[in-house]
Amino acid sequence: MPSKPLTPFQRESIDLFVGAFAVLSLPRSLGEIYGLLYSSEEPLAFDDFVTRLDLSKGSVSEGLRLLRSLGAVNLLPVEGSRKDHFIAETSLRKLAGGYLRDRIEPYLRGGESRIESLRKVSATDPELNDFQQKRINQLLSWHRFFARVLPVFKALAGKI
Amino acid sequence: MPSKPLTPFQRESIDLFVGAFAVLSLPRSLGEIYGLLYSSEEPLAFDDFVTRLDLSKGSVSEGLRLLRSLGAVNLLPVEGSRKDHFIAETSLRKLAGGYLRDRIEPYLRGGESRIESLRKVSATDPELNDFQQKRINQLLSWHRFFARVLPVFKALAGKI
DNA sequence: AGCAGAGTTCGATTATTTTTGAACAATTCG
DNA sequence: CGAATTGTTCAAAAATAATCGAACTCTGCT
Repeated sequence: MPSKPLTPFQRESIDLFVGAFAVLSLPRSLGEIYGLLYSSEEPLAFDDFVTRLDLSKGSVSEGLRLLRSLGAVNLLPVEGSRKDHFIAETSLRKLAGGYLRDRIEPYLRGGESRIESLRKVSATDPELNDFQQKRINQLLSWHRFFARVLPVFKALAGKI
Repeated sequence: MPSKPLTPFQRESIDLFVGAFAVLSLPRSLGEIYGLLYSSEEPLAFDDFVTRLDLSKGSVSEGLRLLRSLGAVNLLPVEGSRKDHFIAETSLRKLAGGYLRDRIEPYLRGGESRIESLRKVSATDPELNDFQQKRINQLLSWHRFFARVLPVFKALAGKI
């Protein structure tokens, strides 16, 4: 039984973030946790998520860990309590930055070497080299594009 | 039995796109189909995907349909054949644009009304209005941010 | 019309991801 | 120290998503 029922504002916020997280293919429980935190003025303790969202301790533990690693949730020491308390990160730069850092950039960083190995195998097939060269060059230019645009995006997000 | 085995260049390309599609949480079969097409100079027929990638007709049918709806694959009439033939779309603007249009923008378009209903429920809870107002305003500014940045991103992608 | 080839549909199967829950630390308090 | 509280871990269950494949439709050909 949830000790403290969710307010309408909280329910709506949770809905909103569940949807937003779904756009990024992130699980519902993450959206619920972040949504509740975002719509709560006070820091929340571990147990609040379990009781008010009716999630298992395991889900909350994993969920908070992932959100913390994304930089979407911050641990906040609360004096007089030995429970962990959490608040939502609300800087768009940090939110977007964390997502990009953990989900997008790792693949992008590996991109050059993947294209390099394409070039290697292409060398063993002299017949199609012209076409293959075109493809490889295009992949390189796509890679450069993303490598340039991501920092710009982050910088813009920092202005919000 | 695959009639024509994949070249090393094709295998590497498929790997690359399977990974890239995975970043966007798109299924492996889509990455395989697009990767094979991207690395093939000639247009490919439906059956080529089935035999060379060892996928079921069902998967290929669904996969090509989704890729076409994303604008990542184009149908190409080949004279003298009544089979459908396909070529890869390689304009970054169209590729990125299609993804954004189908996956991101629909949620963004619904954003204003979701924020509006947040405002509505907030009105019924006068106590926390200050905090809630701050959150709502922030959500609005995030929404404006994305609504502005996406077109810029598309425009930049058009320059590649 | 009847047949063959080409592709689609969709219920069933398989694979993957998410969530649970119970056992297990770790820490604090009496 | 021993009990209680807090949170983590991870194997198993549940939920979800992807893939398959057989039946079907559609089109063109003879």
